[in-house]
Amino acid sequence: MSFDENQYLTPTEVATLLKVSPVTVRQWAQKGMLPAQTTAGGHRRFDKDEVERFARERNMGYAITPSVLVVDDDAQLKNYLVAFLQTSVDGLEVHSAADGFEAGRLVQQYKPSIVILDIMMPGVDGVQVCRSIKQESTTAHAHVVAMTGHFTDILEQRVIAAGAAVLLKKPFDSQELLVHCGLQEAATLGKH
Amino acid sequence: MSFDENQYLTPTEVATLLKVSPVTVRQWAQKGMLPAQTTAGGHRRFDKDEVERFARERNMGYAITPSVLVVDDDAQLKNYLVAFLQTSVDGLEVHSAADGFEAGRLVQQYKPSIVILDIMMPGVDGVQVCRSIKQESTTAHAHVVAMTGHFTDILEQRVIAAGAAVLLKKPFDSQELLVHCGLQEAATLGKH
DNA sequence: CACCAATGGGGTAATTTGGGTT
DNA sequence: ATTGTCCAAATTACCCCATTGG
Repeated sequence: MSFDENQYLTPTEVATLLKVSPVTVRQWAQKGMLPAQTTAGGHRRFDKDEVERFARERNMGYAITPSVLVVDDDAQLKNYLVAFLQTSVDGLEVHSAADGFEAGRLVQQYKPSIVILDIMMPGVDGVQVCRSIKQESTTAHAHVVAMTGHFTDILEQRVIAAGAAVLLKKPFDSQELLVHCGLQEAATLGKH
Repeated sequence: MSFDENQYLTPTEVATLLKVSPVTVRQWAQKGMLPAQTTAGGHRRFDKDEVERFARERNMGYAITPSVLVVDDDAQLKNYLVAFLQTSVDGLEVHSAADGFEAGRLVQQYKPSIVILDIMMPGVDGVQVCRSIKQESTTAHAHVVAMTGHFTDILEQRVIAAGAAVLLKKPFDSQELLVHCGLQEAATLGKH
Protein backbone atom coordinates (compact mmCIF):
# COMPACT_ATOMS: atom_id res chain seq x y z
CA MET A 1 0.00 0.00 0.00
CA SER A 2 2.51 2.59 -0.91
CA PHE A 3 2.80 5.25 -3.52
CA ASP A 4 1.63 5.55 -7.07
CA GLU A 5 5.00 6.66 -8.26
CA ASN A 6 6.59 3.25 -8.14
CA GLN A 7 6.98 1.34 -11.35
CA TYR A 8 6.76 -2.03 -9.75
CA LEU A 9 3.99 -3.74 -7.84
CA THR A 10 4.21 -5.96 -4.80
CA PRO A 11 2.15 -9.14 -4.59
CA THR A 12 -0.53 -7.58 -2.39
CA GLU A 13 -0.78 -4.59 -4.66
CA VAL A 14 -1.35 -6.88 -7.62
CA ALA A 15 -3.85 -8.85 -5.58
CA THR A 16 -5.78 -5.70 -4.77
CA LEU A 17 -5.75 -4.55 -8.37
CA LEU A 18 -6.99 -7.86 -9.70
CA LYS A 19 -9.40 -8.39 -6.83
CA VAL A 20 -7.82 -11.60 -5.74
CA SER A 21 -5.98 -12.82 -2.68
CA PRO A 22 -2.20 -12.57 -2.45
CA VAL A 23 -1.98 -16.36 -2.34
CA THR A 24 -3.50 -16.56 -5.77
CA VAL A 25 -1.08 -14.06 -7.17
CA ARG A 26 1.69 -16.18 -5.73
CA GLN A 27 0.38 -19.22 -7.57
CA TRP A 28 0.15 -17.39 -10.86
CA ALA A 29 3.75 -16.35 -10.45
CA GLN A 30 4.88 -19.87 -9.59
CA LYS A 31 3.18 -21.24 -12.67
CA GLY A 32 4.79 -18.62 -14.83
CA MET A 33 1.47 -17.16 -15.88
CA LEU A 34 2.49 -13.81 -14.52
CA PRO A 35 6.14 -12.88 -15.06
CA ALA A 36 7.91 -11.69 -11.96
CA GLN A 37 11.27 -10.48 -10.84
CA THR A 38 12.60 -11.18 -7.39
CA THR A 39 14.32 -9.18 -4.71
CA ALA A 40 17.51 -10.38 -3.09
CA GLY A 41 15.43 -12.06 -0.42
CA GLY A 42 13.18 -13.84 -2.88
CA HIS A 43 10.15 -11.61 -2.72
CA ARG A 44 8.41 -11.09 -6.04
CA ARG A 45 8.03 -7.79 -7.83
CA PHE A 46 5.73 -7.29 -10.79
CA ASP A 47 5.85 -4.92 -13.72
CA LYS A 48 2.82 -2.73 -14.12
CA ASP A 49 2.73 -3.42 -17.83
CA GLU A 50 2.85 -7.18 -17.35
CA VAL A 51 0.02 -7.09 -14.87
CA GLU A 52 -2.02 -4.93 -17.17
CA ARG A 53 -1.45 -7.29 -20.06
CA PHE A 54 -2.25 -10.29 -17.91
CA ALA A 55 -5.51 -8.71 -16.85
CA ARG A 56 -6.46 -7.65 -20.33
CA GLU A 57 -5.83 -11.08 -21.82
CA ARG A 58 -8.25 -12.58 -19.35
CA ASN A 59 -10.81 -9.78 -19.39
CA MET A 60 -10.42 -9.13 -15.72
CA GLY A 61 -11.54 -5.85 -14.26
CA TYR A 62 -8.34 -3.99 -13.75
CA ALA A 63 -8.76 -1.01 -11.48
CA ILE A 64 -6.47 1.56 -13.01
CA THR A 65 -6.32 4.78 -11.07
CA PRO A 66 -7.74 7.29 -13.54
CA SER A 67 -5.32 10.06 -14.27
CA VAL A 68 -5.07 13.14 -16.44
CA LEU A 69 -2.10 14.50 -18.35
CA VAL A 70 -2.05 18.19 -19.24
CA VAL A 71 0.29 19.15 -22.09
CA ASP A 72 0.88 22.84 -22.75
CA ASP A 73 3.98 24.97 -23.17
CA ASP A 74 2.21 27.95 -21.60
CA ALA A 75 3.23 27.44 -18.00
CA GLN A 76 0.54 29.73 -16.69
CA LEU A 77 -2.33 27.96 -18.39
CA LYS A 78 -0.80 24.58 -17.67
CA ASN A 79 -0.53 25.25 -13.97
CA TYR A 80 -3.98 26.71 -13.86
CA LEU A 81 -5.48 23.65 -15.51
CA VAL A 82 -3.65 21.32 -13.16
CA ALA A 83 -4.82 23.25 -10.13
CA PHE A 84 -8.34 23.51 -11.46
CA LEU A 85 -8.61 19.80 -12.14
CA GLN A 86 -7.14 18.83 -8.81
CA THR A 87 -9.51 21.01 -6.87
CA SER A 88 -12.54 20.18 -8.99
CA VAL A 89 -12.23 16.43 -8.87
CA ASP A 90 -11.37 14.98 -5.52
CA GLY A 91 -8.46 12.58 -5.56
CA LEU A 92 -7.77 12.94 -9.27
CA GLU A 93 -4.20 12.19 -10.27
CA VAL A 94 -2.96 15.01 -12.51
CA HIS A 95 0.38 15.29 -14.26
CA SER A 96 1.66 17.87 -16.71
CA ALA A 97 4.26 18.36 -19.40
CA ALA A 98 5.58 21.45 -21.15
CA ASP A 99 7.30 19.91 -24.17
CA GLY A 100 7.14 16.93 -26.46
CA PHE A 101 9.73 14.88 -24.67
CA GLU A 102 8.09 15.20 -21.28
CA ALA A 103 4.72 14.52 -22.83
CA GLY A 104 5.96 11.28 -24.35
CA ARG A 105 7.63 10.21 -21.17
CA LEU A 106 4.58 10.84 -19.01
CA VAL A 107 2.15 9.30 -21.47
CA GLN A 108 4.17 6.12 -21.40
CA GLN A 109 4.69 6.23 -17.66
CA TYR A 110 1.16 6.88 -16.48
CA LYS A 111 -0.91 5.82 -19.49
CA PRO A 112 -3.45 8.47 -18.51
CA SER A 113 -7.12 7.99 -19.19
CA ILE A 114 -7.39 11.61 -20.33
CA VAL A 115 -4.88 13.78 -22.18
CA ILE A 116 -5.51 17.51 -22.45
CA LEU A 117 -3.30 18.54 -25.32
CA ASP A 118 -2.33 21.88 -26.80
CA ILE A 119 -1.78 20.97 -30.42
CA MET A 120 0.02 24.14 -31.45
CA MET A 121 3.09 24.05 -29.28
CA PRO A 122 6.31 25.42 -30.75
CA GLY A 123 8.37 22.61 -32.20
CA VAL A 124 5.77 19.97 -31.44
CA ASP A 125 3.40 18.55 -34.02
CA GLY A 126 0.35 18.08 -31.85
CA VAL A 127 -1.57 16.20 -34.49
CA GLN A 128 1.29 13.74 -34.77
CA VAL A 129 1.40 13.38 -30.99
CA CYS A 130 -2.29 12.65 -30.94
CA ARG A 131 -1.92 10.09 -33.69
CA SER A 132 0.98 8.51 -31.86
CA ILE A 133 -0.99 8.17 -28.65
CA LYS A 134 -3.80 6.48 -30.51
CA GLN A 135 -1.58 4.15 -32.49
CA GLU A 136 0.21 2.63 -29.55
CA SER A 137 -1.96 -0.03 -27.98
CA THR A 138 -0.87 0.75 -24.44
CA THR A 139 -2.13 4.33 -24.68
CA ALA A 140 -4.84 4.10 -27.32
CA HIS A 141 -7.53 4.01 -24.64
CA ALA A 142 -6.76 7.63 -23.72
CA HIS A 143 -9.48 10.21 -24.25
CA VAL A 144 -7.69 13.08 -25.99
CA VAL A 145 -9.07 16.58 -25.52
CA ALA A 146 -7.20 18.87 -27.91
CA MET A 147 -7.09 22.64 -27.65
CA THR A 148 -5.71 25.54 -29.66
CA GLY A 149 -5.70 29.31 -29.88
CA HIS A 150 -5.87 29.20 -33.67
CA PHE A 151 -9.02 27.31 -34.40
CA THR A 152 -9.97 26.48 -37.98
CA ASP A 153 -12.34 23.92 -39.40
CA ILE A 154 -9.55 22.28 -41.34
CA LEU A 155 -7.45 21.90 -38.23
CA GLU A 156 -10.40 20.50 -36.33
CA GLN A 157 -10.89 17.90 -39.04
CA ARG A 158 -7.26 16.85 -38.91
CA VAL A 159 -7.21 16.67 -35.12
CA ILE A 160 -10.35 14.59 -34.96
CA ALA A 161 -9.02 12.35 -37.71
CA ALA A 162 -5.90 11.86 -35.60
CA GLY A 163 -8.05 10.44 -32.84
CA ALA A 164 -8.91 13.36 -30.57
CA ALA A 165 -12.40 13.51 -29.13
CA VAL A 166 -12.73 17.24 -29.62
CA LEU A 167 -10.81 20.40 -30.47
CA LEU A 168 -11.48 23.22 -28.04
CA LYS A 169 -10.95 26.84 -29.00
CA LYS A 170 -8.98 28.88 -26.49
CA PRO A 171 -10.13 30.46 -24.34
CA PHE A 172 -12.73 28.00 -23.17
CA ASP A 173 -14.90 27.69 -20.13
CA SER A 174 -13.58 25.50 -17.34
CA GLN A 175 -16.89 23.74 -16.98
CA GLU A 176 -16.85 23.01 -20.68
CA LEU A 177 -13.49 21.32 -20.22
CA LEU A 178 -14.86 19.12 -17.47
CA VAL A 179 -17.73 18.09 -19.67
CA HIS A 180 -15.46 17.14 -22.55
CA CYS A 181 -13.30 15.20 -20.13
CA GLY A 182 -16.32 13.35 -18.83
CA LEU A 183 -15.56 14.61 -15.36
CA GLN A 184 -18.53 16.86 -14.68
CA GLU A 185 -20.20 14.37 -12.37
CA ALA A 186 -17.07 13.61 -10.44
CA ALA A 187 -16.49 17.34 -10.12
CA THR A 188 -19.93 17.93 -8.66
CA LEU A 189 -19.34 15.20 -6.15
CA GLY A 190 -15.90 16.46 -5.31
CA LYS A 191 -17.14 19.91 -4.45
CA HIS A 192 -19.12 18.76 -1.45
CA MET B 1 33.22 16.64 -10.91
CA SER B 2 32.36 14.95 -14.11
CA PHE B 3 35.08 12.68 -15.22
CA ASP B 4 33.05 10.16 -16.89
CA GLU B 5 29.73 9.46 -15.34
CA ASN B 6 27.92 8.97 -12.09
CA GLN B 7 30.03 6.02 -11.13
CA TYR B 8 28.31 5.84 -7.79
CA LEU B 9 24.71 5.32 -6.87
CA THR B 10 22.88 6.65 -3.85
CA PRO B 11 20.74 4.34 -1.69
CA THR B 12 17.47 5.50 -3.21
CA GLU B 13 18.81 5.02 -6.70
CA VAL B 14 19.81 1.48 -5.88
CA ALA B 15 16.46 0.92 -4.24
CA THR B 16 14.65 2.05 -7.38
CA LEU B 17 16.78 -0.12 -9.59
CA LEU B 18 16.31 -3.23 -7.48
CA LYS B 19 12.62 -2.57 -6.86
CA VAL B 20 12.92 -2.32 -3.13
CA SER B 21 12.65 0.36 -0.48
CA PRO B 22 15.67 2.38 0.61
CA VAL B 23 15.44 0.80 4.04
CA THR B 24 16.06 -2.61 2.56
CA VAL B 25 19.10 -1.44 0.67
CA ARG B 26 20.38 -0.12 3.96
CA GLN B 27 19.95 -3.55 5.55
CA TRP B 28 21.76 -5.27 2.72
CA ALA B 29 24.64 -2.89 3.17
CA GLN B 30 24.71 -3.40 6.94
CA LYS B 31 24.88 -7.14 6.50
CA GLY B 32 27.69 -6.79 4.03
CA MET B 33 25.70 -8.38 1.23
CA LEU B 34 26.15 -5.27 -0.87
CA PRO B 35 29.54 -3.56 -0.66
CA ALA B 36 29.33 0.15 -0.04
CA GLN B 37 31.62 3.10 0.38
CA THR B 38 30.69 5.77 2.83
CA THR B 39 30.94 9.53 2.69
CA ALA B 40 32.57 11.51 5.45
CA GLY B 41 29.18 11.89 7.06
CA GLY B 42 28.39 8.19 6.95
CA HIS B 43 26.04 8.13 3.98
CA ARG B 44 26.49 5.14 1.68
CA ARG B 45 27.51 5.26 -1.96
CA PHE B 46 27.31 2.16 -4.12
CA ASP B 47 29.45 1.10 -7.02
CA LYS B 48 27.49 0.54 -10.20
CA ASP B 49 29.34 -2.65 -11.00
CA GLU B 50 28.83 -4.05 -7.53
CA VAL B 51 25.10 -3.43 -7.73
CA GLU B 52 24.99 -5.11 -11.10
CA ARG B 53 26.90 -8.10 -9.82
CA PHE B 54 24.71 -8.28 -6.74
CA ALA B 55 21.62 -8.33 -8.91
CA ARG B 56 23.01 -10.85 -11.33
CA GLU B 57 24.13 -13.30 -8.64
CA ARG B 58 20.60 -13.46 -7.32
CA ASN B 59 19.09 -13.39 -10.80
CA MET B 60 16.83 -10.54 -10.09
CA GLY B 61 15.47 -8.92 -13.22
CA TYR B 62 17.45 -5.68 -13.28
CA ALA B 63 17.91 -4.39 -16.80
CA ILE B 64 20.81 -6.58 -17.77
CA THR B 65 19.72 -6.63 -21.40
CA PRO B 66 21.51 -3.58 -22.67
CA SER B 67 19.54 -1.55 -25.12
CA VAL B 68 20.22 1.53 -27.19
CA LEU B 69 17.91 4.34 -28.21
CA VAL B 70 18.83 6.41 -31.26
CA VAL B 71 17.20 9.84 -31.47
CA ASP B 72 17.57 11.79 -34.70
CA ASP B 73 15.14 13.55 -37.00
CA ASP B 74 17.31 12.74 -39.99
CA ALA B 75 15.71 9.47 -41.04
CA GLN B 76 18.65 8.45 -43.17
CA LEU B 77 21.26 8.82 -40.45
CA LYS B 78 18.89 7.35 -37.88
CA ASN B 79 18.28 4.24 -39.91
CA TYR B 80 21.94 3.89 -40.72
CA LEU B 81 22.90 4.06 -37.05
CA VAL B 82 20.28 1.52 -36.10
CA ALA B 83 21.44 -0.87 -38.77
CA PHE B 84 25.08 -0.31 -37.95
CA LEU B 85 24.58 -0.97 -34.25
CA GLN B 86 22.48 -4.05 -34.83
CA THR B 87 25.01 -5.61 -37.16
CA SER B 88 28.02 -4.58 -35.08
CA VAL B 89 26.84 -5.86 -31.74
CA ASP B 90 25.25 -9.24 -31.74
CA GLY B 91 21.89 -9.36 -30.03
CA LEU B 92 21.81 -5.68 -29.16
CA GLU B 93 18.35 -4.26 -28.70
CA VAL B 94 18.07 -1.02 -30.67
CA HIS B 95 15.15 1.40 -30.86
CA SER B 96 14.84 4.77 -32.52
CA ALA B 97 12.81 7.96 -32.39
CA ALA B 98 12.51 10.89 -34.78
CA ASP B 99 10.93 13.53 -32.55
CA GLY B 100 10.75 14.61 -28.94
CA PHE B 101 7.52 12.88 -28.14
CA GLU B 102 8.65 9.49 -29.43
CA ALA B 103 11.98 9.94 -27.70
CA GLY B 104 10.28 10.53 -24.38
CA ARG B 105 7.96 7.63 -24.86
CA LEU B 106 10.72 5.18 -25.73
CA VAL B 107 13.07 6.38 -23.03
CA GLN B 108 10.39 5.70 -20.48
CA GLN B 109 9.37 2.41 -22.05
CA TYR B 110 12.77 0.79 -22.54
CA LYS B 111 14.92 2.74 -20.08
CA PRO B 112 17.87 2.19 -22.42
CA SER B 113 21.38 1.90 -21.10
CA ILE B 114 22.62 4.09 -23.94
CA VAL B 115 20.95 7.04 -25.66
CA ILE B 116 22.46 8.39 -28.86
CA LEU B 117 20.98 11.83 -29.11
CA ASP B 118 21.01 14.51 -31.80
CA ILE B 119 20.79 17.66 -29.70
CA MET B 120 19.94 20.06 -32.53
CA MET B 121 16.66 18.69 -33.76
CA PRO B 122 14.09 21.19 -35.01
CA GLY B 123 11.68 22.04 -32.24
CA VAL B 124 13.45 19.91 -29.68
CA ASP B 125 15.78 21.28 -27.04
CA GLY B 126 18.29 18.46 -26.89
CA VAL B 127 20.07 19.85 -23.87
CA GLN B 128 16.79 19.90 -22.00
CA VAL B 129 16.08 16.35 -23.09
CA CYS B 130 19.45 15.27 -21.81
CA ARG B 131 18.89 17.01 -18.52
CA SER B 132 15.48 15.44 -18.26
CA ILE B 133 16.85 11.94 -18.78
CA LYS B 134 19.42 12.49 -16.09
CA GLN B 135 17.02 14.01 -13.60
CA GLU B 136 14.54 11.17 -13.58
CA SER B 137 15.84 8.40 -11.37
CA THR B 138 14.46 5.64 -13.56
CA THR B 139 16.51 6.76 -16.55
CA ALA B 140 19.42 8.56 -14.90
CA HIS B 141 21.64 5.51 -15.38
CA ALA B 142 21.60 6.00 -19.16
CA HIS B 143 24.86 6.77 -20.88
CA VAL B 144 24.05 9.70 -23.15
CA VAL B 145 26.11 10.15 -26.30
CA ALA B 146 25.17 13.50 -27.81
CA MET B 147 25.89 14.53 -31.37
CA THR B 148 25.52 17.63 -33.51
CA GLY B 149 26.39 19.09 -36.88
CA HIS B 150 27.04 22.51 -35.35
CA PHE B 151 29.75 21.89 -32.84
CA THR B 152 30.96 24.70 -30.60
CA ASP B 153 32.86 24.66 -27.33
CA ILE B 154 30.06 26.48 -25.58
CA LEU B 155 27.54 23.94 -26.73
CA GLU B 156 29.78 21.10 -25.66
CA GLN B 157 30.03 22.62 -22.20
CA ARG B 158 26.28 22.92 -21.89
CA VAL B 159 25.67 19.38 -23.12
CA ILE B 160 28.19 17.88 -20.75
CA ALA B 161 26.79 19.95 -17.90
CA ALA B 162 23.40 18.51 -18.76
CA GLY B 163 24.74 15.04 -18.13
CA ALA B 164 25.92 13.75 -21.49
CA ALA B 165 29.10 11.72 -21.59
CA VAL B 166 30.35 13.36 -24.76
CA LEU B 167 29.35 15.60 -27.66
CA LEU B 168 30.31 14.16 -31.03
CA LYS B 169 30.77 16.36 -34.07
CA LYS B 170 28.99 15.13 -37.17
CA PRO B 171 30.16 13.45 -39.22
CA PHE B 172 31.94 11.00 -36.97
CA ASP B 173 33.53 7.65 -37.45
CA SER B 174 31.38 4.63 -36.70
CA GLN B 175 34.11 3.01 -34.66
CA GLU B 176 34.41 6.17 -32.64
CA LEU B 177 30.74 5.91 -31.83
CA LEU B 178 31.16 2.37 -30.59
CA VAL B 179 33.99 3.46 -28.34
CA HIS B 180 31.97 6.26 -26.81
CA CYS B 181 29.11 3.86 -26.29
CA GLY B 182 31.41 1.42 -24.56
CA LEU B 183 30.49 -1.21 -27.11
CA GLN B 184 33.79 -1.71 -28.91
CA GLU B 185 34.50 -5.00 -27.16
CA ALA B 186 31.04 -6.34 -27.70
CA ALA B 187 31.34 -5.34 -31.35
CA THR B 188 34.56 -7.24 -31.78
CA LEU B 189 33.02 -10.31 -30.26
CA GLY B 190 29.93 -9.96 -32.35
CA LYS B 191 31.86 -9.91 -35.57
CA HIS B 192 33.24 -13.37 -35.17
C1' DC C 1 28.11 30.90 7.21
C1' DA C 2 23.31 30.19 7.33
C1' DC C 3 19.27 28.39 5.18
C1' DC C 4 16.41 24.74 3.31
C1' DA C 5 14.22 20.66 1.23
C1' DA C 6 15.38 16.16 0.30
C1' DT C 7 17.77 12.27 1.60
C1' DG C 8 20.21 8.94 4.73
C1' DG C 9 21.41 6.36 9.13
C1' DG C 10 20.22 3.71 13.29
C1' DG C 11 16.81 1.37 15.81
C1' DT C 12 12.42 -0.91 16.91
C1' DA C 13 7.99 -2.42 15.75
C1' DA C 14 4.66 -3.72 12.29
C1' DT C 15 3.62 -5.80 8.00
C1' DT C 16 4.27 -8.73 4.09
C1' DT C 17 6.08 -12.87 1.69
C1' DG C 18 7.26 -17.60 0.08
C1' DG C 19 6.55 -22.35 0.74
C1' DG C 20 4.40 -26.31 2.37
C1' DT C 21 0.13 -28.00 3.24
C1' DT C 22 -5.03 -27.94 3.63
C1' DA D 1 -9.18 -22.46 -9.53
C1' DT D 2 -8.92 -19.99 -5.43
C1' DT D 3 -8.24 -19.32 -0.54
C1' DG D 4 -6.99 -20.14 4.69
C1' DT D 5 -3.49 -20.97 7.96
C1' DC D 6 1.32 -21.46 10.12
C1' DC D 7 6.04 -19.90 10.45
C1' DA D 8 10.57 -18.07 9.67
C1' DA D 9 12.52 -14.67 7.04
C1' DA D 10 12.43 -10.54 4.24
C1' DT D 11 10.82 -6.13 3.69
C1' DT D 12 8.86 -1.89 5.24
C1' DA D 13 6.96 2.01 8.44
C1' DC D 14 8.04 5.20 11.66
C1' DC D 15 10.73 8.17 14.74
C1' DC D 16 14.56 11.30 15.53
C1' DC D 17 18.43 13.52 14.12
C1' DA D 18 22.60 14.12 10.89
C1' DT D 19 24.15 14.75 6.24
C1' DT D 20 23.88 16.33 1.52
C1' DG D 21 23.84 19.62 -2.00
C1' DG D 22 22.15 23.71 -3.90
